[in-house]
Amino acid sequence: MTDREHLWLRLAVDLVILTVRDGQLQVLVIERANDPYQGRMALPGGFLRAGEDLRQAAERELVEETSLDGAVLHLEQLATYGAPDRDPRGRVVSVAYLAIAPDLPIPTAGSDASRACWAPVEDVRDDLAFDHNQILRDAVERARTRLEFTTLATVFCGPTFTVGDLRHVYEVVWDVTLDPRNFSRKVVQTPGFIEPTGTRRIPPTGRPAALYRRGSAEALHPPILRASPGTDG
Amino acid sequence: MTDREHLWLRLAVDLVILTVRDGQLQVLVIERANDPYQGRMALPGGFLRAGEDLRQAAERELVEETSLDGAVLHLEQLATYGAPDRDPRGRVVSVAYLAIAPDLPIPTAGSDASRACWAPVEDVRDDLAFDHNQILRDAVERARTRLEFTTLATVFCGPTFTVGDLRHVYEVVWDVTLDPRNFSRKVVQTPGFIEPTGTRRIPPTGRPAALYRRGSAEALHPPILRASPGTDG
DNA sequence: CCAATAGTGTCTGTGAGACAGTATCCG
DNA sequence: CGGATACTGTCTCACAGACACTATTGG
Repeated sequence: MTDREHLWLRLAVDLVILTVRDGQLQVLVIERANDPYQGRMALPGGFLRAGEDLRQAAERELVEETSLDGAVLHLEQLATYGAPDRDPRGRVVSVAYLAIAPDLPIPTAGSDASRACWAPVEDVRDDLAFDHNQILRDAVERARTRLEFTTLATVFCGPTFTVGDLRHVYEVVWDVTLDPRNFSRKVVQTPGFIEPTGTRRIPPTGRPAALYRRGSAEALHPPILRASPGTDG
Repeated sequence: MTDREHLWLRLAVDLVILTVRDGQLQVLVIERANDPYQGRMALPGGFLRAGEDLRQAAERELVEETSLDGAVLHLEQLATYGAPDRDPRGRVVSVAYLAIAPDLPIPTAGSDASRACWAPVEDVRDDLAFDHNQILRDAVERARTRLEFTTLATVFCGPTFTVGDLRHVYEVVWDVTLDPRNFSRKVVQTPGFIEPTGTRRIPPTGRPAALYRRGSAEALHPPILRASPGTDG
């Protein structure tokens, strides 16, 4: 019964990589090639290795799956999931990380045999393996909250972007429509949120928009609060 | 080298139990009786057991250390700490939980040989074993944020409390002074925050104050935002 | 009466939301 | 010129903070 006091287990690190593509919030998923849940969609992840920090493991998985530099991207710990029966192979506790990426040209330059692809969150939110549906739900809610209180929305965009691009991120992630004029005033007035680059982008139609880059601020004071506290299933 | 792919480790669950006592934010700490960091202060915790969920383990530790029912108290997962060298005994990853308790008469009715006691956060914030200083910092910051956006402050109080008691919680946790009149209006007007019991409490001096119990709401709309974004080390 | 705490009413500045109006591109 | 998008100005309402004032106890 010393086993009760000293349970040995394996620790997995799973990734929820979110982006905004084609006007939708999308998540990077893989199709499982092996044993449990074979053929099912799942979040990318892997086991923690010796000598590795949790964040290091998350960054390593991120590179393996998307060829993205985890040290540059936004990457934050989400939560840890440890229900005894969450993995049929045995006791596996999973630390989930939330990553935010701009719209990448091709997601899967990975080396793994498993195919990786972007999928709209709405399309896969109930079809993932393990307890990944719950993890994805928690990740989306975290991202929505981060948009309220931090400058995270700029990470969804590329290195330079217009105020309209930034507004588009908010509208897609929150699933709302925002007044472009009020949003512009709000964002420009918030110190450290965005910095003008001096250049402009000429759209197919309409007046050219000023291009910005992300500012130095991390937190938003005051925050951009959502009107309704998100009551969508 | 299969060891690199399948690292086995032990998972600990550590608790940050906060309360407001004697006008200070205090945390429950134990004095370590055994091997690493013997005699040093540390957060209470223990290893995950077979068949146990993470939250179950946290509730079990909570009962062992404080004889409090973890199912009733506020208990939320804080974060997971997994630096390779965080525990001299070997690879141990720790899932930290944040618990909020009202001012208890005696903290240590626990069975463990280790002595448990309340200590002001300020007094122990740099003297804890392992990486518990960092965990404590994160926990306090989480609690401060929770007070802004949830009705968590009522959990610091007993089953019934006055508006002044509730204000006292905010003032101690945030380390600020609040206008009693504005605070009262704000709290009473927020639907679901507090419910009148119809009874009153007679203080040593002054007008009797109405007693309330916690309301049904969990989230605060709108939130009670701190003025300054906490720049204390 | 005074001291002390509880609670109400009022003013003011700030910011969000609504929306008219102006600016600048393409065709 | 019209169509479309970017951006500015103005109004209104709600709320946070400051603070005068009233209410209710004990001594």
